[in-house]
Amino acid sequence: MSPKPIRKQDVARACGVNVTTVTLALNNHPRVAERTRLRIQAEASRLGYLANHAALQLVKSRFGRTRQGMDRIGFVLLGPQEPLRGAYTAFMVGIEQEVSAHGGTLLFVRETPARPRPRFVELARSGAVDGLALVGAVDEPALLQAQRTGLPFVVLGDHHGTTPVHQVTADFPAMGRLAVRHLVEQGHRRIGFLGATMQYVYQREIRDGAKAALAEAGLPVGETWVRSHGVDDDVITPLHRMLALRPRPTALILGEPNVAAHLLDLLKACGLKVPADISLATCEESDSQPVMAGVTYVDASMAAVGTAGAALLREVAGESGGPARRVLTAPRLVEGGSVRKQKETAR
Amino acid sequence: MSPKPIRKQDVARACGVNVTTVTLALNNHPRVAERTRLRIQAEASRLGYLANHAALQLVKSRFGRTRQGMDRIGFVLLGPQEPLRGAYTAFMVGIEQEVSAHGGTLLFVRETPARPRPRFVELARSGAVDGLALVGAVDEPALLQAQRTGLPFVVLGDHHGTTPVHQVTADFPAMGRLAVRHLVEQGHRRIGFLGATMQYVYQREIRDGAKAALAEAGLPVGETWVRSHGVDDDVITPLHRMLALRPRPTALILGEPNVAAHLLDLLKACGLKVPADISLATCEESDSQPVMAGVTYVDASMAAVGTAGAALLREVAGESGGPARRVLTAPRLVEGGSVRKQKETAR
DNA sequence: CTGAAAGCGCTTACAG
DNA sequence: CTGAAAGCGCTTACAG
Repeated sequence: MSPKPIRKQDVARACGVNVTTVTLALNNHPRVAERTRLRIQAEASRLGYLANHAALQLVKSRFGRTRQGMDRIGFVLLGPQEPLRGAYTAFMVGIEQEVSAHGGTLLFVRETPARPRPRFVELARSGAVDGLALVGAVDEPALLQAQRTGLPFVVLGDHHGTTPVHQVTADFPAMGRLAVRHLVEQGHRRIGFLGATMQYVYQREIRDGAKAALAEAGLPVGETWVRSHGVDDDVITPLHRMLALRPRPTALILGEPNVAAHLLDLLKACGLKVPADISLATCEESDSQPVMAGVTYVDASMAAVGTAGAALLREVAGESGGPARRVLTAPRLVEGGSVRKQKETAR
Repeated sequence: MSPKPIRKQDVARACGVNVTTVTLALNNHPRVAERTRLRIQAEASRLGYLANHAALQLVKSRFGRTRQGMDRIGFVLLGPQEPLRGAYTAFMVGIEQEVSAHGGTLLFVRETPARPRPRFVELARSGAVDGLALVGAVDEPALLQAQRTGLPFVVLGDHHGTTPVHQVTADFPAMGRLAVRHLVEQGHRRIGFLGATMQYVYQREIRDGAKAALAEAGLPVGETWVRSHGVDDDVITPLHRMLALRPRPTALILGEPNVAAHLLDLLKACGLKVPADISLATCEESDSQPVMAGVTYVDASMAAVGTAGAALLREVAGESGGPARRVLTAPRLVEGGSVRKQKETAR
């Protein structure tokens, strides 16, 4: 059943050389003659040789860092206070892509509070990971524990700590700005912003980015034009208030991902067509939502955050004690061919 | 910065014994004297000793299976055709919980098609994992490749292969059945079922379970009472058709998770109160949706599927070549205190 | 240009 | 009841 794995020794024997030579040949070490190297590499590939990870790791503890720096990354999901937003899955998909492209692997750890010693600390101490990506309800104790592992680590998304740490997050203010600027460019002057509960940092950041851009364009940013709703409520009320304005807004920005379909229904129920009667720009996390026809959207890829996180981890692993870096991934504008040119109407 | 890890040698020195004795003491081997054992265990815990995983794994290849069987499980997400349903995250959370409770770790691998050799096969061959959990777009080639690794593996959720394999999935037909039977028990006789797109197996299974239970109760199961909608459509049309029936249905079953809030809005827009005017039972994946007041729901925990998957993996690891097992996790009924007793009305 | 040796941290035979 | 030895698969000094 279980096929016996090919060892370096097997490759060496097949080539009539020593294991040392095989090691060096596979690493393209210049000391091995070209012909020998090619022969060994061909044979290794033919036999399907794969390095035994445990052995690699073990020798690493003898000779310090070998060339493979960031081989195993621990993806640490801190919870469970935080709801399981789809963004976490997207972070993971993104980081895994980068890690596996470099021949590495992602370990997933979900941390529940009130453990004597967190799993990720154990993983770090047992030498199972080379770096950490912290996600979810990241607080100050978690940051300090991560720091104490001595391993390089980054935070993906928001955190609530005070220690300066390496962090990658989507540029949420830029999402609000981008939505506004695009609509303004299309000629819109009556632009309403609909946010959700404002309980999360990203919600406030999107809103504040939008407000800044509205102000910059000389448009109103008061409660009349920028609305949100309570945790137990729905977008219905703020929407109806917004639509009650006379003259009506020509464009709406939806500041919350995943609810555009719902909003479209509600607009339809009000007898409004998008984009004929009103333009709609929605802030989305691309990884969780397909494009909707008739809607322009501002897209933040959470997978991109993960990928950038892995890259940052690789960079900071080289340094020792540099300043904490904060990387923001830029949003992307995806025109749904929907936003009506308002040049004529505005004249 | 990086605290030097404690080795078994350190513990041995601190106790004035040999490493062999430490090993056996920590494994509660009877050959070590009780007093010695307790002293060693205390000291190991005090120093914060943690076994070096790489070394453990390396010796394992010498002596065959050591006592720790299912230490590292590879969570393989096959895609990307399949959308990233929240269920995958929940699977992972559930399996990680079981695995970490046994001192193990989960490796996450996302498999994109058209790779010369899948990552999970490489992981298996490099000895990085002891078992595999396959998730997502699991097809026949994937099953065959998994089989060829020689490692125990299970599929979480649906798959499209023909090879009989170990599988864990939520009992979706039971969800539909449970919803119907509960409503019937409450005295309802005019029960409508609203499904979504029916493009996924689980959607059809929930529907068919509901139909079977409706038929069993002597209620109609034709298109009038069991409705779904197209991929580009919405639940609005089927809902309105359902509500146009005279006399009106007294209860609705929503066969799709995560859209109950939307449905409630639509009912409100029709001037109907839940549960005063109409009862609502909705099929949910608990991990992605909070309870809504006024709604009874049938809850399938995807995390429970993950947990059951890990447990099954542990079981089948012992056997060799037994019959393929299919484990279904049962749904749970969560009464929202909402479903109106219809006994009087039905009389 | 190539090979034999040492040793990473551990566990299980094998001697006392 | 305990310790010294062998060796898992590998890499990097160290000799040829």
